[in-house]
Amino acid sequence: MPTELRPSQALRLWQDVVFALVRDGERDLTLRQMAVLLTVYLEPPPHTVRGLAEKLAVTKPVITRALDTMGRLGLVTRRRDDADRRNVLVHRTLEGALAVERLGDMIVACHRNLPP
Amino acid sequence: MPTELRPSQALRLWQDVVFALVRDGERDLTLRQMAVLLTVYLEPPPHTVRGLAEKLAVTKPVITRALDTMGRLGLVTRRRDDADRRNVLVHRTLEGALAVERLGDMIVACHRNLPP
DNA sequence: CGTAAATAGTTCGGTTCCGAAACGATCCGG
DNA sequence: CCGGATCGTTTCGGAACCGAACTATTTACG
Repeated sequence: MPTELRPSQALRLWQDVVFALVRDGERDLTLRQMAVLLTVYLEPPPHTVRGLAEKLAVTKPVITRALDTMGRLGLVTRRRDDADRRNVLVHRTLEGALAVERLGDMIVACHRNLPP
Repeated sequence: MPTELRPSQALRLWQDVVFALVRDGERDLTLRQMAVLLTVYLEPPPHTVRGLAEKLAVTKPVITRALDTMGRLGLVTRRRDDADRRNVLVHRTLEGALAVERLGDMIVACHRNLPP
């Protein structure tokens, strides 16, 4: 575990990251959409609409629409589960993995530039 | 400066914070609104609409609307600048300061719970 | 079988947000 | 004093998002 982070440093880090996301003005992902993206890429599969909705405590249409948007951006794909054809499994994409990786690097960079 | 943060830890931290904001988030602030809030509370005053718009690289109506929303939530107040009555100065509120403080504590808590 | 449960998606009305342009108020230089 | 510049807000049409309710498909099980 890294050394303790002071609240002022935490806020500065959060501000820097939010700032970079707003300024680079990339496709403006909602906090909810970002939560879905990170869950898909950081938690072990499989990921279903139902499971994501429960985990985030939001309704199913929220997940469906988030997946629509992210699918349009090429960040995830959907495929029906052959074992239980009611389910839809969310799969990662190369582009999505790269986007998440860039986000991680950006957070690290902001963290490294924190004042002492 | 804290010790180095690995990308996987950075992403986990970001996920945890976003997750907490989404779940507890009755007040669903946009990334842009959060950037405005943090700028007002972390950068030295005075804060004008024009200055915030330039800093965030967004249009002025975005700032006006963000201030509308945050004003409704009691997170900031607006007051005309007596020195130059074209300007509107954004002021902090007790409630806003508490909200930012809670956010900082929450980030620290997420950071503390990071796996090694 | 056949009915009930589960799952994802869609529809509906309403709210919020967006950028561009227009607007009103205010300052400033000549 | 006044015409131009500056500043914040409002307006406008369009887009995205929301929750609740509903639909369609598939599975579970009596």
